[in-house]
Amino acid sequence: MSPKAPCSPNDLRTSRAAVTLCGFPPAVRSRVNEAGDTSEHEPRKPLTVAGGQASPMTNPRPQSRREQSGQRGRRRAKANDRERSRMHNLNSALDALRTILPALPEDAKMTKIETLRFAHNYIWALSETLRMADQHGRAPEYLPPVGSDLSSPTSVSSAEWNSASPAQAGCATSAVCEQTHRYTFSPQMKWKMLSRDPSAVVPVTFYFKSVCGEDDPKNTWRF
DNA sequence: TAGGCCATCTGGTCCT
DNA sequence: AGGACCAGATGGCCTA
Repeated sequence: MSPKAPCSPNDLRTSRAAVTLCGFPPAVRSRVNEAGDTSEHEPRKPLTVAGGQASPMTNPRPQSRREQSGQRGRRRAKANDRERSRMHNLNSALDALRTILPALPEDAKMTKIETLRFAHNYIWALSETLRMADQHGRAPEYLPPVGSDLSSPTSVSSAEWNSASPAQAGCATSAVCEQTHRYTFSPQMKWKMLSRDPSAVVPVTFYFKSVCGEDDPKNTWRF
């Protein structure tokens, strides 16, 4: 899915959200529900009345809207275009955010509020995981290899979701990370990530699974 | 059919 | 003055 309103350096007042997320890497994984879905933010046809395509008979509002004439009408139409563009930028930023959040392959696209809650809890869980790592006094070893990009998780097949536990992965406490950044992410974890309460996300269950060879110390770090 | 989610329009407010 | 931002209103689409 490509943003309909890409960030432009010339757009000095592009929506803050869009500007903030411009630096995000392109999506690494594909999501079933997003594949080929390019019409999602396709601008709708301009409406003759506010809020939809209902006939004037069903619209209780006066006919002032688009039918406003003269300079006032032109200003309003211009403002509507800007507002539409602003919302498209906001949606593009949300899309960018969705692409860096882990998701189950069969997942439906997260709604806006789910995306925000998920991101909030995801950041919290990552922070807690790092904090726990620090408590083990081995923080430097947990840093990702140079050039790696933890912000671009890839999706894994359904069969992999529950294929590993911290114990199975050989980590006594909480996490195993590796260079490809593929990790297990259970449906239960997803549910917790959507919780209003970030404490529902237990950082010790948020661990990374090595898939490119745990034997290679260059690619694997754990805590 | 009700409810959730969304896009759009709109007028008000604040900022540059 | 004009643009950005915001929240309310409205109707379309989809799903349980």
